[in-house]
Order: sequence, then structure tokens, then C-alpha cells
Amino acid sequence: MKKVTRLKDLAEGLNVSITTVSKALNDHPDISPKRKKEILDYAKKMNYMPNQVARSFRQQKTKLIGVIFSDNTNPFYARVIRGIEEVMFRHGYHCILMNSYEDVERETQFIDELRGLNVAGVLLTPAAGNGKSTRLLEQYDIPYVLVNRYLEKEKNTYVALDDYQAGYMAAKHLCSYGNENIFFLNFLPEVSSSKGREAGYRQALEDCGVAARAEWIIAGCMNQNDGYEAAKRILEKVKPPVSIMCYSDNIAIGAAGAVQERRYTLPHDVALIGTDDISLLSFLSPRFTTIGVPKMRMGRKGAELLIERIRAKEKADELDEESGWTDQQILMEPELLIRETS
Amino acid sequence: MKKVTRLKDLAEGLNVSITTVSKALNDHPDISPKRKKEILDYAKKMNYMPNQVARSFRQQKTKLIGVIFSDNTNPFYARVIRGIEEVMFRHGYHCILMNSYEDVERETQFIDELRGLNVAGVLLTPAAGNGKSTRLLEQYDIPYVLVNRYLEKEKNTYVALDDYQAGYMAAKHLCSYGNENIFFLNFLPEVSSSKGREAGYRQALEDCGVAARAEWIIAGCMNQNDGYEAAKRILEKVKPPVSIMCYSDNIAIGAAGAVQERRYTLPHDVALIGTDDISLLSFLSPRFTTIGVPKMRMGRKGAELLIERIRAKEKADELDEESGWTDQQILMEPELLIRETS
DNA sequence: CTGAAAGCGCTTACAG
DNA sequence: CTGAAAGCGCTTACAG
Repeated sequence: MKKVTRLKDLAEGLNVSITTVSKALNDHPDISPKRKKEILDYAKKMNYMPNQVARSFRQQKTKLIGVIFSDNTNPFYARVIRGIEEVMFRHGYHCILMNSYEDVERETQFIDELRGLNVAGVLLTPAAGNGKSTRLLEQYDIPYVLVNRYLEKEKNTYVALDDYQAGYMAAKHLCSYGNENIFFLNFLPEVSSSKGREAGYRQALEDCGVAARAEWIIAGCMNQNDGYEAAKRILEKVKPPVSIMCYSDNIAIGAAGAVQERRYTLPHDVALIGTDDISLLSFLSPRFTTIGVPKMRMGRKGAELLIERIRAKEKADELDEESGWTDQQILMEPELLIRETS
Repeated sequence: MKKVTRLKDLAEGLNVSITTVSKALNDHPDISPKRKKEILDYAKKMNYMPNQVARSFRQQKTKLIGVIFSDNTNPFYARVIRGIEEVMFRHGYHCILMNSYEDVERETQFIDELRGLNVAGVLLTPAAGNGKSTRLLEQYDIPYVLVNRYLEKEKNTYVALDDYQAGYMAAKHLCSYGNENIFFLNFLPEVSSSKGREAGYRQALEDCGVAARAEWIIAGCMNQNDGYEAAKRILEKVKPPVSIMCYSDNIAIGAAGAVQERRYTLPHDVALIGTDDISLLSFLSPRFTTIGVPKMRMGRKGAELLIERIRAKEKADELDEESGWTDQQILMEPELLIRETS
């Protein structure tokens, strides 16, 4: 049982009051420079490290941030999370990582726990596009920023992709191939990003004079295997050449597996485009054509917005008034990256 | 400024003491069942959530765990982290995610911060194999478990891969190709996993009657690009067929890129084997031959060991004696996964 | 410029 | 079985 240096120990060691030591350590103005230096030196010598739990308790606020995404293993979210961690670290915050696996129950439980932990704020992609989580956060008065998805276009603060553009670009690119069938392996249809991309896809087809067919859109693809299964079924029914647009690179990988299994070639038999620009796929042959998304920047921007929002709330709390925060909705620009699969 | 229900509010609402409410909520034995039910119901009704900061402060311990790896974006660590998060969540702990980027300074700073946060324990892969971090953890008396690397074979508690076996299996497999040159693109040579794999590699060559040459081992490969550069240089000097063993799949991907750039084919011109079994690579053609590593299990096991160790310490602290923890060293079995690149 | 004192929300040893 | 009281390590409003 080691014992840790406390403010009290420093105070006793220097024969000053705890108050004075605290002030010196916190850059409080009314303290003589000489005293201050003396105290700082001694603190360093004693390897003093303030007890953040005590401080958080006293100040009724922590430097902890809840970071809730569906799965840290997903290369897309991995990069977003890295961007968040980077910014939060720089500002003295710490990230509590939580995987929701798109499970609303789990997500709301996380939020309850985060409330207990008194976190300063939360970054999240609401699982399956549910509004329960934001309602809870609202109710608990916890600042939050949505990342990669929103619930309503004009509501809340979020940073997302311009999904309409992304879907439009991708579909337009596929149209240029002139294949009769242009499929879209979509994610959960209730989610904003799925909706946006589908809208873009439809508009692009229309602009190209192609009448979209209902069976072209296959919703509910969550991972590689779903992409594989969906593409497999497509290739059983439809003769190549065929075009396939995927909600994510993960899905596109699965689809590519089905294509290769049938001994079809990319892009000749199947013109394939993914989304996300997962780094692995730009190295390997065939290098995947995809929509580039600034994943780290999305994470960083989300983190920065959250910090702003936290500061606004802290200021408001001090003055005991309503936080003057005005929601900000930010869309990031996608980028068409034409490589080898279409 | 919402206000949160406290123990005091419950006590006042029910006209009992704070002590009684606290006991009811914490399953303390001496409390009448009737009272207890009454209090629990009321707490639920009031949506009471204990203030963990206050509780942590009082008990001088938190349910926070520091999780320090080089980069959450690395598919290998992403899976390890997922395994950790899973177990920790189930036991009521929360993970603070920190990326060290193999930077010792950054890592020691993290540990200082974690001490301030009073974390219950730390899981880490010591950056670049440094011993400074464990020394600090020791000094601060913070329970920790090393993951994927150790400092000394018989010291500390860790869960790692049987790297010797992994290196041996991979090299032995390559030997079966009979190519004259058998390269090994290694990671940082000061790290235990690099050493173990190199030893296995050397032994395998010896067992196969191949005299290892110094220039075959290229150390310091950290990422895809390093793998690419190293393989490129190899292919400039050496005529195929050639064999290349890689410390990671990430490095193997880079190497594969260099192979493809030269219009060589796998495994005909270059027999390639990676390590880690990154899921993407089992889907795409050529499907990578690799060494399978139980990444999630490694994370889970590390988390379980840490929890055990934390419990041992808590018990010891209560009794005010030394923790009876005996270090455990666990090695996980690698698995040779022969697919298409060798 | 310095310091005594209150108090953040809990748990727990102790008295009844 | 119930409750009054101390105290965890800090910060901060206040008095001097």
C-alpha cells in the first residue's frame, strides 16, 4: 500500500496552507511569484500528481468523454476513433471506448453508465438510427455530438458525410459503364447515411436516364459476409456484366469474394464500387474503386465541436443560465477514387 | 442546469437516513427487506443513478482501466481492444483508450495521467519494448498486465503469442518451397515478439538445412509502406523465386504491393506469408497465407487476468497486507493458415 | 497576498 | 435494524 502525495503533504512540508498550495498549482493570480515557484518546485520534487477524482468530485465535472460506436474493429470507425482520441488527448480529455454493435439497449445502458461517471460529453453514432439515446443525453443534460449519422437534418449537432453526394457520385460513375443492372447493397435503411446515399443513387440513375428497379436495392448489409451473400444471389439471377455499388468497402470486399468465386472478373464482368477508402484496399490488387471519406477528420471535427459545446455549457453553468449553444450541422465532402474495380 | 437525484433526496423523500438508503442500495445485510424494497422502488422511480465520482472518491478506487496500445487503427490491436472492451464491460469496468504510437514519452505521460485518474488497472503493450512504463506502474502500485509483448520471459504478468512457434511454423512452411532466399521482414528488433519470431525463423532454417544470411533479416518494418519498401529493395537485388516471411499481415500487404508492381505473381515468383490473420485478407484474392493469432482471445484473457489481479490487490489493501499476486505468463498458440500466397 | 472553513456525494465504523 | 458523524482530496467564497 504505497501512499500518494497530497496537497496536505505539500502544505505541511512547506509550512503554508493547503489553500495556498492549491492556488499555486492552479495558476491562481493572487499568489506571490516567489511562493509559487517554491511550491511548484517542491511539488515536482515530491512527484505530486493531483487526484483527479477528488478534483472532479469537487468541481462536479470530469475530463472524461464517452465514445460510443458500433464496433472499434470496423476500419471506418477505427479511424474516426483515432481522430477523436488525438484531439481529446491534446485537450486533456480521456476517451471511454464503448462498442454498441448497433444495439439500442446496449447503447442506452452505456449512456446511463456515462451519466454515473459524470462524463463531460459524449460522441456517438446512434445505434440503428434510434432517437432514444439522444433523448437520454438531453434529459441528463450531457453535451453530445453525433458522428457519421444524424436523426433529423436540421436537428442536433453532428458531423457526417454528404451522403447524398457520395451516393450520387458512385452511382453516376457506375452509370458510365452502361451495364443494364445497377445494384445498390445498402446498410440499415432507417439510418440517415443509408437514406442519403440511396437518394443520391436514385437521382444519379434518373439523371442518366436509367429507371431504377426496386429489386436493385438490397438493404440490411452490415458486414463482409452480407455483401458476399447479396452479391452471390445477384450473380445467380443476373447475367454479367452488372454493376454493384456498396454502402461500405467492407460490403464491397464480400461482394468481390462472390465475384471471384464465380470466376468473374472485376471490372469486366462486375463493375464494383465501395465507400470509405479503407487503406488496405488501395494496396492490394485489384485496387478498389471507392468513395473517399475523411474519416480521421470526421473524428477530429466531432471532437472539436464537442469540446466547444462542453465549454459553452461550463460557462453557462457558472453564470447559472441556459447554454447559448447553437447546433451545428457539418457535412464532409466525399471524393470519387477511381481505381481498378470499376 | 438539471439537478440530479442524490442519496440525500431519496432519504428526505422517504424520511429515513442517508445511511439506510445507501445500505439498501448496496445490498448491505442489516436492513429489513420491507425497507429495502421501499427504497429500491423509490430510487427507481426517481431514476436515481449513483454518482460514481463521489463513490470512487470515497472508496479511493475507480472502475476505470487504462488501455494503451500503439494504434487502435491497426487491425491486430483493434481486435485485441475489442476483446478487452467486451470483458471489461461485462465486469462493470470502463476502458480509457490511449494510442502510444510506440512513443515511450507519450506512454509514460499516459501512465502519469492514469495515476491521476486513479485507474483500477492498466493493459498495455509497452511501447518499443521499454521498461520505463512498467517501472512507473510498479512505483504507482497500479495493477497491470502486458499484452502481446513481454519484457522478460519470467517476469510480470502477460499474455502473448508463442512467437517462437509462430516464427518457426512460418519459416518452416516457406522452406518447403525450396527457394534459395528466405527473407524475414521483422518489426522492431528490441521487442519480445520480434525476438521470438526471429529465433523461430532461425531454428526452422537450421532444421531445414538452410544457412541463414544476415541480409535476409530486415528489421524495423512498422507498417504497410515499410513492407512495400523492403520488398521492393529485395526484388531489385534478388531474382525470383524468392520467399518472404513477414512479421505482420500489414507488412505482407505492402510486400504484396511491391510484388504486384513488378508484375511478379504470388506464390509462383514470391512465396509470401504474413502473421495475424487479418480478416479482410481471407476474403480477397489472393487470399493471404498467414499465421493465425487469437487476437480477441488475447484481449479477453488479458482483461480477465487484470481483473483477477485487481481483486487480489483490493483484498490485500483491505487487510492492509502485501498483495499475494503471483505473476502469470500465458502464451497463446499460433496456427498456420495455408492459403494462396505460399 | 494568505489561510480557515465549507462542502462536493458517497461509504463505513461505530453507537444505540 | 437504524442513523449520526467522520472523512476521502480537492476548490473556492470569504475574511483578514
